[in-house]
Formats: sequence, structure tokens, C-alpha cells
Amino acid sequence: MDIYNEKDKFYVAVDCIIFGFDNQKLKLLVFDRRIDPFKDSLSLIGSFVKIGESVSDAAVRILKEFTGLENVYMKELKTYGLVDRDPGYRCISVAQYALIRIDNTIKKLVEEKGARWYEIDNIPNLILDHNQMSIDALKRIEEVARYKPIGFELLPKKFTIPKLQTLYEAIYRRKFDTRNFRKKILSFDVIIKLDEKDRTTSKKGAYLYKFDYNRYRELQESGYNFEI
Amino acid sequence: MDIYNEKDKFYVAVDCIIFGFDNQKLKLLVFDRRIDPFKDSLSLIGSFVKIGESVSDAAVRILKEFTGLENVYMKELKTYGLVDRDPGYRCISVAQYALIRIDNTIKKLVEEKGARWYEIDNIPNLILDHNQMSIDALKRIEEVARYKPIGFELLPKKFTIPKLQTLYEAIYRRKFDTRNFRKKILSFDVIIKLDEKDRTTSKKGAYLYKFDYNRYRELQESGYNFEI
DNA sequence: AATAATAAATGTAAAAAGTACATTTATTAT
DNA sequence: ATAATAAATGTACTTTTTACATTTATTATT
Repeated sequence: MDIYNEKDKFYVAVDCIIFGFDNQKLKLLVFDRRIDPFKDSLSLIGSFVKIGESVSDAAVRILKEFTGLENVYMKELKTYGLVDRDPGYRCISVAQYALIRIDNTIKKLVEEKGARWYEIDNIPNLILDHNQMSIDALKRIEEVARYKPIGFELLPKKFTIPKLQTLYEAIYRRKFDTRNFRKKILSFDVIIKLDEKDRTTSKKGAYLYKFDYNRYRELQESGYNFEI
Repeated sequence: MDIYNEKDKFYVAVDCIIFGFDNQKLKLLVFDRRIDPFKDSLSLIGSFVKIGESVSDAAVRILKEFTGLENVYMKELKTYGLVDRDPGYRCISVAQYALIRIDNTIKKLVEEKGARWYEIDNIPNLILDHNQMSIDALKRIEEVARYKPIGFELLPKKFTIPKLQTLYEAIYRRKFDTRNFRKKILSFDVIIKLDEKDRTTSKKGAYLYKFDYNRYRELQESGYNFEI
């Protein structure tokens, strides 16, 4: 008996669970489907992997197609492989979660594509197992945020410490003491204070910082633990 | 254009990276392939997912087939999806890592199947991307062991604290102080002291303990962090 | 010009956790 | 009775975490 049997071939999809942060809340990007199957339903973005491309290339392609973005923080979540997960065809999906910075460019692009940001506590019904994917991705983000500073991927390149704190409070769903949070974050030694202030939320203004990727890489390689 | 194109269908494989602990060293289970392709080469165990089974069912089936074991700790590692990863057919593999208890039953079964345990620092050349899978799985275990007590999956149901320490030393590749290790482990409150001693390694004998799964689940749900 | 309002920035003391370190204990073999 | 062996244990010191309130810079208002 040959192990290769044409009947045992699958469609392989990639679905992307895209998170953003709008300065207040953590949000999920949801699309109004404009094509069948499931036309006019809500879903994550996804596509079949083409036979000539790798799974991760497919993920990059999809993200580019739907958001115009490249060089995005994107990681594999897990594979969804239940037999009846797609009633149409036997299809497995390699889900990927992505963290993006919401700016005006993105806002426009996303509208054109018929997409909308939903607060993570208020995600609508999505097709297939996409709600499960969103829940799983959110849980993963919480886990990863515990020991890796992924928060910076969701903020503008320049950000203030109070904004960073708001983001972490959104992820962990709890409040932090401002003094302790600032002390902890600064102790990691991966953000650089700039000579500019952001005055959009206060008269005094808050100093802007930027993330120091090189320093981060150094520390990470030496086994440093960025636990908040 | 239809999104469904018969040309974009893949074989989907599951490969299992199986780790064991022989009281001294962490080991990887490697198989002598008895069938083509790659007959007589070394590899992890794996198989194609059948069209009528889920990916995780395939993983369970494979593990059962090759080791006779059921109810094993097994988690998805990641998907290997490069275009040229398998020179024969376009095939993606959903790799799973498993932790098993090495006992005499397993030792015999494994021999019959043409398998061998290799120390993790001394893994031979394996087919395809199986070496990469092993490296990635090992890294994952190190990460997960940092905050989840997976060590217990590798030890006999009854184990002593010095054995547990040896295991953690094998995973982390460093020594711990016996007093501090014991204090830390006991502080988690997830192991139960038994009224038996193991006298195989000392005249005095060391008390046996068992893992308290219920207590573990309780603590885990309350967000407890089992960081060693 | 003085005052009110607002968010940002800062320090310290107490508690908890982690680390470093050496001796005693139970048992068997000689 | 003694030697040998691994198991079990306690404490002082250091570091980290936590809890908590005031001052600062600035703008808008009177």
C-alpha cells in the first residue's frame, strides 16, 4: 500500500486574527465578506495557501492584500483541523495572529475593504470557527505579553508611558499603579526617552519614548525575562 | 474565479517529537524507518492526516500506533509549511511534541518498532526538517517548563523530590540548590507526600510524592504562575 | 495677574520572594 | 562500632515587589 493517496489531500487556509489598539481599547479587525462562500457574513481575513507558496508567505500575502501592511508582527497561533470545521470542503486552517498600529492610513484602507474594529469584549458572530480563533488568539496574547514586550507593536513608534500603561491595562484587564508601572518598564531598559512631549491628553504633556529593538534583542538573547 | 482549485490541495502530515526522561537525561525518541520514502534513514514518527480525521486525532493515532500509548501529554508545536520541505510531494506538517514516562513496557515496545532514545545533546541526522522540529520542540519545552509544571509528565506517577530536581536540571541545563528547589516546589502546593520511600538510590531512602492534578487545575484557573 | 483644573512625574518604607550557604539524619555495609 | 551515602532541613542576607500621596508643568478661566 502506498502512503500517498490523492483522496487524502486538503485545502490549507491561513486566517489572520488582527489586533489593534486605539489608545483606549484593544480591538479586533473584522471583515464584511464580499464574496462567496458566506457572502455578507462577518469573518477574519484568510485565503487558501497556494501550492507554490509557503504557509508563512501566504500569511504575509493575505495581510498585505487586506491591509496594505508589510513587516507586521505576526505569529502562528495554531492549526484548526477538525473534520467538519468547514461544511464546504475539507480544509484545515493555520491561524496567525498579528498586532498592528492603528493610524489614519490604516483606518482608511480598512474602511475601503469593508472592515471594522470591534472591542475584544464585544466581538460579533463570525463564520466557521473564527470566533474560537479570536478567543484563542486573545488568550495567547495575554500569555505572551506576560514575558515579552509585544505591547510596543500595537503603539505608535513614539508613545508615552501613560499610553503604554493603558495598553497593558487593556490586555491584562486590570489597573496598575502608575509609579510601579513606570519603575518596572524603565527597569527593562528597552525604551528610550525622546526630547518631545505629547500634549494631546494633558496640559503638562507627557514625554515620548521609543522602543529600543537592538537593546531588546540583546537582552532577550541573554535570557532576560520581561515579565510585567 | 473560483477560490477552490484542485491544484491547491496538499498532503497534511503530523509528526511527533517525543521526549522522555530516563532518570538522568532528557531524551528524544528516534525511529529507524522501515518503509519508503527514506527507508533506513532516521526520523521522527509521523503520518499523513486522513481526509476523514481531524489533525489532533491523527496525532493521537500516530502516537498509539508507534508507542502503544494513549492519554499522553501532547501539544501542537507549529506547522512546517515551506514549499520545498519535502522533495517528494507538496506536504505541510503539523508538528506535535509529546512527553512520556519511560518505563519497561515502553522500552520493549519501542525496541520492537525499531526506535531508540537519543540524548538531546546528541541527536543524529534525521530526514527532512525533523532536526529543526526537534530543536524547536526542545526550545518550546524550555519555555513552557518555565511557567507550567510539565515536568511531572515525564516522571513516573510516584517520584522523589531529588528526581524531580534532576529532571529540571536536565531541562534548564543548570544546577539548583537542593534546599531552595525543595522549598520552591513545595510552595506550589501541587505535590502530595506519600508514606512510601524510594530506596533505589540511597540507604536512607527518599519520600515518594505524587502530582495533584486537581489542585494544579484549581491554581492554574486562578492564574497562578508556576515559575521555577 | 491670580486661581483652578488636569494629567504627568516622582520617592520611600514595608512586605515578600529569592538567594547563598553547612549540618544533621536515616540507613546499610563493613 | 564505624564509615559511607544520599536525603532532609533552617537562617541570614539581598533583591524585588507592593502600597501609598504629593509636587510639577501647563493651560484656561476669572
